[in-house]
Amino acid sequence: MVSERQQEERKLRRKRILDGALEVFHKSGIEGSTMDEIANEAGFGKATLYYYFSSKEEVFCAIMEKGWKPLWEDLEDTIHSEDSSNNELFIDALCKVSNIILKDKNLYRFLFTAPKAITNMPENLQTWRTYQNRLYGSLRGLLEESVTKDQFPKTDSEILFRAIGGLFHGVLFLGDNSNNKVSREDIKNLLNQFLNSPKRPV
Amino acid sequence: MVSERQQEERKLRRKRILDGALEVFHKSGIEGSTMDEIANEAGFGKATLYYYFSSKEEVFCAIMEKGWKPLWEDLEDTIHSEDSSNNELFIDALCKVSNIILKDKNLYRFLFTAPKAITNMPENLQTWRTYQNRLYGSLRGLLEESVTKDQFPKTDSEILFRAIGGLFHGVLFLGDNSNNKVSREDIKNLLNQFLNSPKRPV
DNA sequence: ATATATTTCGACTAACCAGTCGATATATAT
DNA sequence: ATATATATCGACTGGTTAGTCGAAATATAT
Repeated sequence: MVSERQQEERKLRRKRILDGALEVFHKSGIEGSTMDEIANEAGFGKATLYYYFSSKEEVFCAIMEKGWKPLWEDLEDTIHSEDSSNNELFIDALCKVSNIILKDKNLYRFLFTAPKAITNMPENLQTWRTYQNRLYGSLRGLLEESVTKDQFPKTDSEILFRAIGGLFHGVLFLGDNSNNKVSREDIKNLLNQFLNSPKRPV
Repeated sequence: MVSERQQEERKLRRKRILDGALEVFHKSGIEGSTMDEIANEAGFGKATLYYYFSSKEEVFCAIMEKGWKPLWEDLEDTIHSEDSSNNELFIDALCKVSNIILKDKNLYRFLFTAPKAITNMPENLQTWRTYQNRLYGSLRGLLEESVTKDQFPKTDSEILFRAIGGLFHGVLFLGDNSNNKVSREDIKNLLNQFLNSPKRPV
């Protein structure tokens, strides 16, 4: 007995709470944030938070999932389009990820810096970890294949991968220019800055 | 009326507490750690902790200082030896930092990942921030000078700097090989992996 | 208009934990 | 041996906060 509209309003309220939580988490750190603060930021009483989420952990995990899931799902599509070389695929993937990240900088700044030792986090809430692992795994796979095929100069892919992680952090967040799109060319240029290109230009 | 020996024993106890705290911080996160846990890990009662340190924040800051101070002080020496080009200085600096880090991996893994939003931290305890800022500032200065002098290929030094930060994380910590020394050659090779060297080999 | 379902919230509770206190033990000095 | 300084700790306190409860407000259906 819940109308379409009611469903949507609920979703909107959940989103409002999540936005507030992100704001507060960012301001005070996860452990330093209280449910009262979050509720206040979102414009509700604390008890109402518990009407929409059953625990602080669930709020946290909902935020994580909101970020990691679309990242993986978009990448998955890219990977399954087989009409280009692995080299190109890798560029495409980095490009896709970059652009999603740019659309919600606050969320992803949190995602990339927050998920350290979180204690008492029940397994069943951590579905986001699946998406995270898949994303990293796929990127790494793509890269390692490319390296063995000499499409990229041979370098320890572990090192390179970390550098790329650094790129996401550094370029996309702390770079000054606002919310322009990232083109495949941009990514290529970035990679060129970091790589010798002996065999074939990237 | 405190003998040399007593002083040393005190220092040893302080160190023991700091080691315990590092262990616990690592295991449970900073906010998740209790003074009881730390005391227990170090083999003391909680009240004894407060005989040696006046607050949890002080324990945290003592750990930070223990890491950042020697890093800066060693680098300072390197910088003030004027008998080599900036290029060489930069390599020397990275090398020095790497080797200090390798000597206490646990400490530096914590240092490089922990210092996010720490709330309620009184200014007067945060002397370590001075060392941290000086270290980063000097490295950046060295790098930027080198870039303008074309000793390094011209690339956005912000990006490069972040990549180097990534290197410290990735290579020194998550790399598998144990506690060998890092030579200047190692560093050069690493940098070569990341940079075109059009003008002059690094 | 009335009954039922959904949403909101202030006040309460139970647990947790940083930091204190006073007492006790142990070492050092004379 | 006695007095003094150093070191240790268990038990307590006061403040904080995640999560609950029951009541009230509001919307929806008949």
